[in-house]
Amino acid sequence: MTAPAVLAALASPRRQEILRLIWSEERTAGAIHRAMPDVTFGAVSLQLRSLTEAGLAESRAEGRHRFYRARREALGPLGRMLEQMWDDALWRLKLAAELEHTRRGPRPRRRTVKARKG
Amino acid sequence: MTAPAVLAALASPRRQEILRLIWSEERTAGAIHRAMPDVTFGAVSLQLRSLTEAGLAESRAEGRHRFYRARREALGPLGRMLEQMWDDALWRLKLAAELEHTRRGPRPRRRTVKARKG
DNA sequence: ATGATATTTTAGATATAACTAAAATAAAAG
DNA sequence: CTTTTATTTTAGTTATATCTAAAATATCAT
Repeated sequence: MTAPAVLAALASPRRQEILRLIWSEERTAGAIHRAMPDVTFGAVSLQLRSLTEAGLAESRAEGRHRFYRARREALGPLGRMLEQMWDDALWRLKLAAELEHTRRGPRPRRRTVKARKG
Repeated sequence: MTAPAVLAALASPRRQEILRLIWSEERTAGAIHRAMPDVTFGAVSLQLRSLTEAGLAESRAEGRHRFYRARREALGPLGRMLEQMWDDALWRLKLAAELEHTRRGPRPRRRTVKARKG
Protein backbone atom coordinates (compact mmCIF):
# COMPACT_ATOMS: atom_id res chain seq x y z
CA MET A 1 0.00 0.00 0.00
CA THR A 2 2.98 2.28 -0.22
CA ALA A 3 2.97 4.65 -3.17
CA PRO A 4 5.59 2.97 -5.36
CA ALA A 5 3.91 -0.36 -4.60
CA VAL A 6 0.90 0.62 -6.69
CA LEU A 7 3.15 1.50 -9.60
CA ALA A 8 5.24 -1.61 -9.07
CA ALA A 9 2.10 -3.71 -9.20
CA LEU A 10 1.19 -2.15 -12.54
CA ALA A 11 4.69 -2.58 -13.92
CA SER A 12 4.46 -6.31 -14.55
CA PRO A 13 2.87 -7.27 -17.88
CA ARG A 14 1.45 -10.36 -16.23
CA ARG A 15 -0.33 -8.36 -13.58
CA GLN A 16 -1.61 -5.93 -16.16
CA GLU A 17 -2.99 -8.84 -18.14
CA ILE A 18 -4.82 -10.08 -15.06
CA LEU A 19 -6.05 -6.63 -14.13
CA ARG A 20 -7.44 -6.25 -17.59
CA LEU A 21 -9.35 -9.51 -17.29
CA ILE A 22 -11.02 -8.47 -14.06
CA TRP A 23 -11.45 -4.84 -15.04
CA SER A 24 -15.10 -4.83 -16.05
CA GLU A 25 -16.34 -8.14 -14.69
CA GLU A 26 -15.37 -10.34 -11.82
CA ARG A 27 -13.81 -13.71 -12.54
CA THR A 28 -12.79 -16.73 -10.52
CA ALA A 29 -9.11 -17.50 -10.07
CA GLY A 30 -9.62 -20.55 -12.24
CA ALA A 31 -11.19 -18.58 -15.07
CA ILE A 32 -8.28 -16.16 -14.96
CA HIS A 33 -5.84 -19.03 -15.10
CA ARG A 34 -7.67 -20.60 -18.04
CA ALA A 35 -7.22 -17.31 -19.91
CA MET A 36 -3.43 -17.57 -19.55
CA PRO A 37 -2.44 -21.18 -20.10
CA ASP A 38 1.28 -20.46 -20.41
CA VAL A 39 1.56 -20.18 -16.67
CA THR A 40 0.77 -22.24 -13.58
CA PHE A 41 -2.31 -21.83 -11.43
CA GLY A 42 -0.01 -21.16 -8.52
CA ALA A 43 1.71 -18.34 -10.34
CA VAL A 44 -1.63 -16.71 -11.12
CA SER A 45 -2.65 -17.04 -7.52
CA LEU A 46 0.53 -15.31 -6.39
CA GLN A 47 -0.03 -12.44 -8.78
CA LEU A 48 -3.59 -12.12 -7.55
CA ARG A 49 -2.20 -11.80 -4.09
CA SER A 50 0.23 -9.08 -5.20
CA LEU A 51 -2.60 -7.16 -6.82
CA THR A 52 -4.76 -7.51 -3.75
CA GLU A 53 -2.01 -6.40 -1.39
CA ALA A 54 -1.32 -3.39 -3.61
CA GLY A 55 -5.00 -2.51 -3.35
CA LEU A 56 -5.64 -2.96 -7.05
CA ALA A 57 -7.92 -5.98 -6.74
CA GLU A 58 -10.38 -7.41 -4.25
CA SER A 59 -12.13 -10.73 -3.98
CA ARG A 60 -15.18 -12.41 -2.58
CA ALA A 61 -15.52 -16.08 -1.76
CA GLU A 62 -18.52 -18.09 -2.92
CA GLY A 63 -18.46 -21.75 -2.12
CA ARG A 64 -15.18 -23.12 -3.28
CA HIS A 65 -14.76 -20.36 -5.82
CA ARG A 66 -13.14 -17.02 -5.28
CA PHE A 67 -14.19 -14.15 -7.48
CA TYR A 68 -11.71 -11.36 -8.19
CA ARG A 69 -12.39 -7.89 -9.53
CA ALA A 70 -10.31 -4.76 -10.05
CA ARG A 71 -10.60 -1.90 -7.58
CA ARG A 72 -10.88 0.78 -10.21
CA GLU A 73 -11.59 3.50 -7.67
CA ALA A 74 -8.20 2.94 -6.03
CA LEU A 75 -6.40 3.85 -9.24
CA GLY A 76 -7.90 7.27 -9.84
CA PRO A 77 -6.60 8.91 -13.02
CA LEU A 78 -4.31 5.94 -13.54
CA GLY A 79 -7.35 3.80 -14.22
CA ARG A 80 -8.41 5.95 -17.13
CA MET A 81 -4.85 5.83 -18.42
CA LEU A 82 -4.90 2.04 -18.39
CA GLU A 83 -8.21 1.94 -20.21
CA GLN A 84 -6.80 4.21 -22.88
CA MET A 85 -3.70 2.07 -23.13
CA TRP A 86 -5.83 -1.01 -23.61
CA ASP A 87 -8.40 -0.01 -26.15
CA ASP A 88 -6.65 2.90 -27.78
CA ALA A 89 -3.84 1.70 -30.01
CA LEU A 90 -3.00 5.34 -30.66
CA TRP A 91 -1.63 5.73 -27.18
CA ARG A 92 1.45 3.73 -28.03
CA LEU A 93 2.00 5.54 -31.31
CA LYS A 94 1.57 8.95 -29.76
CA LEU A 95 4.13 8.20 -27.08
CA ALA A 96 6.55 6.76 -29.62
CA ALA A 97 6.25 9.90 -31.74
CA GLU A 98 6.82 12.12 -28.75
CA LEU A 99 9.98 10.20 -28.03
CA GLU A 100 11.49 10.60 -31.49
CA HIS A 101 12.57 14.19 -30.95
CA THR A 102 14.37 13.35 -27.73
CA ARG A 103 16.29 10.24 -28.65
CA ARG A 104 20.04 10.45 -28.45
CA GLY A 105 20.13 8.84 -31.88
CA PRO A 106 21.74 5.56 -32.93
CA ARG A 107 25.32 5.94 -31.75
CA PRO A 108 26.43 9.54 -32.52
CA ARG A 109 29.53 8.42 -34.41
CA ARG A 110 32.78 9.46 -32.73
CA ARG A 111 34.62 12.34 -34.33
CA THR A 112 38.15 11.97 -32.97
CA VAL A 113 39.63 8.60 -33.89
CA LYS A 114 42.25 8.02 -31.25
CA ALA A 115 45.05 5.53 -31.77
CA ARG A 116 44.51 2.27 -29.98
CA LYS A 117 47.33 0.26 -28.50
CA GLY A 118 47.69 -3.25 -29.89
CA MET B 1 8.51 3.35 -25.18
CA THR B 2 6.08 0.51 -24.79
CA ALA B 3 3.22 1.16 -22.42
CA PRO B 4 4.29 -1.00 -19.49
CA ALA B 5 7.80 0.40 -19.87
CA VAL B 6 6.64 3.78 -18.63
CA LEU B 7 5.05 2.18 -15.59
CA ALA B 8 8.07 -0.04 -15.06
CA ALA B 9 10.31 3.00 -15.13
CA LEU B 10 8.20 4.62 -12.44
CA ALA B 11 8.07 1.49 -10.34
CA SER B 12 11.64 1.68 -9.06
CA PRO B 13 12.09 3.88 -5.97
CA ARG B 14 15.52 4.84 -7.21
CA ARG B 15 14.20 6.12 -10.51
CA GLN B 16 11.40 7.97 -8.73
CA GLU B 17 13.99 9.60 -6.51
CA ILE B 18 15.91 10.75 -9.58
CA LEU B 19 12.78 11.87 -11.39
CA ARG B 20 11.84 13.94 -8.40
CA LEU B 21 15.24 15.64 -8.39
CA ILE B 22 14.93 16.66 -12.03
CA TRP B 23 11.22 17.38 -11.89
CA SER B 24 11.25 21.16 -11.62
CA GLU B 25 14.84 22.02 -12.51
CA GLU B 26 17.49 20.42 -14.64
CA ARG B 27 20.57 18.96 -12.96
CA THR B 28 23.81 17.46 -14.12
CA ALA B 29 24.41 13.74 -13.72
CA GLY B 30 27.03 14.59 -11.13
CA ALA B 31 24.66 16.74 -9.10
CA ILE B 32 22.11 13.95 -9.12
CA HIS B 33 24.72 11.50 -7.94
CA ARG B 34 25.83 13.82 -5.15
CA ALA B 35 22.23 13.84 -3.94
CA MET B 36 22.29 10.07 -3.50
CA PRO B 37 25.66 9.09 -2.06
CA ASP B 38 24.65 5.54 -1.20
CA VAL B 39 25.07 4.52 -4.80
CA THR B 40 27.74 4.61 -7.51
CA PHE B 41 27.96 7.22 -10.22
CA GLY B 42 27.72 4.41 -12.73
CA ALA B 43 24.48 3.18 -11.22
CA VAL B 44 22.95 6.65 -11.43
CA SER B 45 24.03 6.92 -15.03
CA LEU B 46 22.33 3.63 -15.86
CA GLN B 47 19.10 4.73 -14.23
CA LEU B 48 19.26 7.99 -16.15
CA ARG B 49 19.52 5.95 -19.28
CA SER B 50 16.48 3.87 -18.30
CA LEU B 51 14.47 7.02 -17.65
CA THR B 52 15.54 8.51 -20.96
CA GLU B 53 14.71 5.38 -22.91
CA ALA B 54 11.31 5.23 -21.24
CA GLY B 55 10.73 8.81 -22.38
CA LEU B 56 10.52 10.16 -18.84
CA ALA B 57 13.68 12.24 -18.99
CA GLU B 58 15.71 14.11 -21.56
CA SER B 59 19.13 15.67 -21.49
CA ARG B 60 21.26 18.33 -23.09
CA ALA B 61 25.05 18.41 -23.20
CA GLU B 62 27.00 21.51 -22.24
CA GLY B 63 30.74 21.17 -22.28
CA ARG B 64 31.64 18.14 -20.27
CA HIS B 65 28.42 18.35 -18.30
CA ARG B 66 25.13 16.76 -19.16
CA PHE B 67 21.96 18.29 -17.83
CA TYR B 68 18.94 16.10 -17.23
CA ARG B 69 15.33 17.10 -16.77
CA ALA B 70 12.02 15.28 -16.49
CA ARG B 71 9.69 15.15 -19.49
CA ARG B 72 6.60 16.04 -17.55
CA GLU B 73 4.46 16.30 -20.68
CA ALA B 74 5.08 12.65 -21.50
CA LEU B 75 3.47 11.56 -18.25
CA GLY B 76 0.09 13.26 -18.63
CA PRO B 77 -2.19 12.65 -15.65
CA LEU B 78 0.47 10.40 -14.14
CA GLY B 79 2.63 13.48 -13.65
CA ARG B 80 0.06 15.13 -11.45
CA MET B 81 -0.31 11.91 -9.53
CA LEU B 82 3.40 11.83 -8.83
CA GLU B 83 3.38 15.44 -7.66
CA GLN B 84 0.55 14.66 -5.27
CA MET B 85 2.40 11.60 -4.05
CA TRP B 86 5.47 13.69 -3.37
CA ASP B 87 4.16 16.74 -1.60
CA ASP B 88 0.89 15.41 -0.27
CA ALA B 89 1.46 13.05 2.62
CA LEU B 90 -2.28 12.49 2.68
CA TRP B 91 -2.10 10.47 -0.50
CA ARG B 92 -0.52 7.56 1.26
CA LEU B 93 -2.92 7.71 4.19
CA LYS B 94 -5.96 7.91 1.97
CA LEU B 95 -4.87 4.86 0.02
CA ALA B 96 -4.08 2.97 3.20
CA ALA B 97 -7.54 3.75 4.58
CA GLU B 98 -9.21 2.65 1.39
CA LEU B 99 -7.38 -0.62 1.67
CA GLU B 100 -8.53 -1.41 5.20
CA HIS B 101 -12.00 -2.51 4.17
CA THR B 102 -10.67 -4.89 1.55
CA ARG B 103 -7.94 -6.65 3.45
CA ARG B 104 -8.35 -10.37 3.88
CA GLY B 105 -7.47 -9.82 7.53
CA PRO B 106 -4.49 -11.11 9.48
CA ARG B 107 -4.80 -14.85 9.00
CA PRO B 108 -8.53 -15.74 9.24
CA ARG B 109 -7.91 -18.44 11.84
CA ARG B 110 -8.75 -21.90 10.59
CA ARG B 111 -11.96 -23.41 11.86
CA THR B 112 -11.50 -27.13 11.26
CA VAL B 113 -8.43 -28.47 13.03
CA LYS B 114 -7.47 -31.50 11.07
CA ALA B 115 -5.24 -34.17 12.54
CA ARG B 116 -1.65 -33.97 11.38
CA LYS B 117 0.49 -37.04 10.88
CA GLY B 118 3.66 -37.21 12.98
C1' DA C 1 -14.90 -40.25 6.67
C1' DT C 2 -13.47 -40.29 1.51
C1' DG C 3 -12.99 -38.28 -2.87
C1' DA C 4 -13.26 -34.42 -6.15
C1' DT C 5 -12.71 -29.62 -7.25
C1' DA C 6 -10.91 -24.86 -6.38
C1' DT C 7 -7.52 -22.23 -4.54
C1' DT C 8 -3.47 -20.96 -1.64
C1' DT C 9 0.96 -21.60 0.18
C1' DT C 10 5.75 -23.18 0.44
C1' DA C 11 10.38 -24.26 -1.03
C1' DG C 12 13.37 -24.09 -4.39
C1' DA C 13 14.80 -22.98 -9.39
C1' DT C 14 15.34 -19.57 -12.94
C1' DA C 15 14.94 -15.17 -14.94
C1' DT C 16 15.36 -10.20 -14.59
C1' DA C 17 16.94 -5.93 -12.54
C1' DA C 18 20.19 -3.22 -9.95
C1' DC C 19 24.53 -2.47 -8.42
C1' DT C 20 29.92 -2.25 -8.27
C1' DA C 21 34.47 -1.67 -9.98
C1' DA C 22 37.09 -0.79 -13.67
C1' DA C 23 37.85 0.62 -18.33
C1' DA C 24 36.37 3.72 -22.07
C1' DT C 25 34.93 8.14 -24.04
C1' DA C 26 34.92 13.12 -24.23
C1' DA C 27 35.79 17.94 -23.36
C1' DA C 28 38.71 21.41 -21.17
C1' DA C 29 42.97 23.07 -19.64
C1' DG C 30 47.91 23.06 -19.17
C1' DC D 1 50.20 15.55 -26.15
C1' DT D 2 49.09 14.81 -21.03
C1' DT D 3 46.27 15.50 -17.17
C1' DT D 4 41.96 16.53 -14.95
C1' DT D 5 37.03 16.44 -14.64
C1' DA D 6 32.43 14.61 -16.12
C1' DT D 7 30.03 10.95 -17.74
C1' DT D 8 29.07 6.42 -20.05
C1' DT D 9 29.74 1.70 -20.90
C1' DT D 10 31.03 -3.10 -19.95
C1' DA D 11 31.51 -7.34 -17.40
C1' DG D 12 30.51 -9.65 -13.63
C1' DT D 13 28.14 -9.99 -8.92
C1' DT D 14 24.25 -9.59 -5.93
C1' DA D 15 19.55 -8.83 -4.98
C1' DT D 16 14.78 -9.19 -6.20
C1' DA D 17 10.87 -11.01 -8.85
C1' DT D 18 8.61 -14.61 -10.99
C1' DC D 19 7.83 -19.12 -11.93
C1' DT D 20 7.20 -24.40 -11.11
C1' DA D 21 6.01 -28.53 -8.61
C1' DA D 22 4.26 -30.31 -4.72
C1' DA D 23 1.89 -30.05 -0.46
C1' DA D 24 -1.68 -27.76 2.22
C1' DT D 25 -6.24 -25.79 2.93
C1' DA D 26 -11.14 -25.44 2.08
C1' DT D 27 -15.68 -26.53 0.34
C1' DC D 28 -18.91 -29.67 -1.65
C1' DA D 29 -20.68 -34.19 -2.64
C1' DT D 30 -21.04 -39.02 -1.62
